Amino acid sequence: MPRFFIGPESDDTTRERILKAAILRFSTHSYEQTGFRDLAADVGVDPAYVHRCFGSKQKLFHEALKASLRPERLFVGGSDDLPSTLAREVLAECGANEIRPLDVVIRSFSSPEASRVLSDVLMDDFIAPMVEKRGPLSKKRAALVAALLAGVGILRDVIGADPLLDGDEAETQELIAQAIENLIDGDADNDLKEQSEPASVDDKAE
Amino acid sequence: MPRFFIGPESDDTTRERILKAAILRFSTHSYEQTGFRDLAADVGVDPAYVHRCFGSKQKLFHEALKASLRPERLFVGGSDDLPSTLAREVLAECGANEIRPLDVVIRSFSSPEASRVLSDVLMDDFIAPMVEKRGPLSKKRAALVAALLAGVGILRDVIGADPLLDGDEAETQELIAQAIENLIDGDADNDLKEQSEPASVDDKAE
DNA sequence: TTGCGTAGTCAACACTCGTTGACCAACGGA
DNA sequence: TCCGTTGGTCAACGAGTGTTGACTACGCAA
Repeated sequence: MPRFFIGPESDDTTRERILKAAILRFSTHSYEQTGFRDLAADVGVDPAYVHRCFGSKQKLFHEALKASLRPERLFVGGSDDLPSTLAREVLAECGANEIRPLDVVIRSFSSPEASRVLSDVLMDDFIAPMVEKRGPLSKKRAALVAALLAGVGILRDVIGADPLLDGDEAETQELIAQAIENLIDGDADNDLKEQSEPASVDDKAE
Repeated sequence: MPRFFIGPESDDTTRERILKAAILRFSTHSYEQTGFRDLAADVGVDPAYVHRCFGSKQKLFHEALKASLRPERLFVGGSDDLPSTLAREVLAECGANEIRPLDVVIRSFSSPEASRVLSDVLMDDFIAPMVEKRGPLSKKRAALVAALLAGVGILRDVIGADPLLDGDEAETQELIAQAIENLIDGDADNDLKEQSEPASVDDKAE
């Protein structure tokens, strides 16, 4: 059961085939590492054509990034299992032609050209949907959840930090899920550790 | 009170002045963005010389990164205030010629050349010292704390995510501190939410 | 005075990259 | 038949990169 379809073996238009190839490359390599020439070789066209199709590298990245984040797959269903769903997704194995929701994001944080795109898309297509679907939740808390997920993804898949790669995966997943739950529902008032009220809805960041 | 001294106005050797300039540049720009020519202009020498001083760009980055992480400033003192210390550090403002412990780290996650260095240094000079100084703590939990800190730093300073930039900073800090505390002391066994025992020391990642 | 190591400069090599303008082939409508 | 549009190729430009080898200037020791 592929988590996210990306099949190059379809009869799409050439532009769509390039876009899918771009998503796959951007989920494995950084913005700067990914060149028009590599992309063109993947699809079997001229490098100049992939440029003409999308106008500029930045626009191509924008489209690929937007298509790679699929919030409707993450923020559905009951709201209580959101932490474990997110924790599962960020640790999930995935085969060829599959990508996870944050794979493209975590590869291209550097490069100001890419991060200008990332800033907008991450806010509109990840944090905002999470706030919308998950009921009372400030954008700040959602951003912190995104930060944790991105950080784990980076340390694990980009850097290759051993403690997150081997060992008890179920334990890792549970730790992450609990931290997310804490970020969502935890009390933010200093020195008050009891959680009597159901999370204060203080959206100062809107 | 400067958090981390980096003063170019000293009478150091030229090599040391280059290294300090590199630390400053790497804390603001990514590995790929930072060129020998920029660095040379900062110090006022020839680009070829900064190369000869360090052998290669990767080696220069290695030295700069290692000098920028200063674990002895973070993991000292009583162990109970570690979460709030870390949360404060990652959100701290800092003026010119000052850097925060993870500033260099969060700028250069991309670029395989840099991440190969990052992997080792982050493990040896951040996660390992944290485990050592903080008593019973698995490397996995320490890595998750590092992931959260890095993620917050990236979303806030690299991407420029608004919800983490404006709004109540004290609340943000408290949320992060609680999440860290949860990652350090939280119970990892599934479906057991009470925290009676003082954190199981299960170092399967060593 | 000679010689040598150190500090530093200069010009250039060998790439790689995004981007562009000219060109070509096929097709559908007038 | 002509013609404009679409899909696509080709060669090249211009800028940027890390890196290298040859060279110069200085200070110190024999």
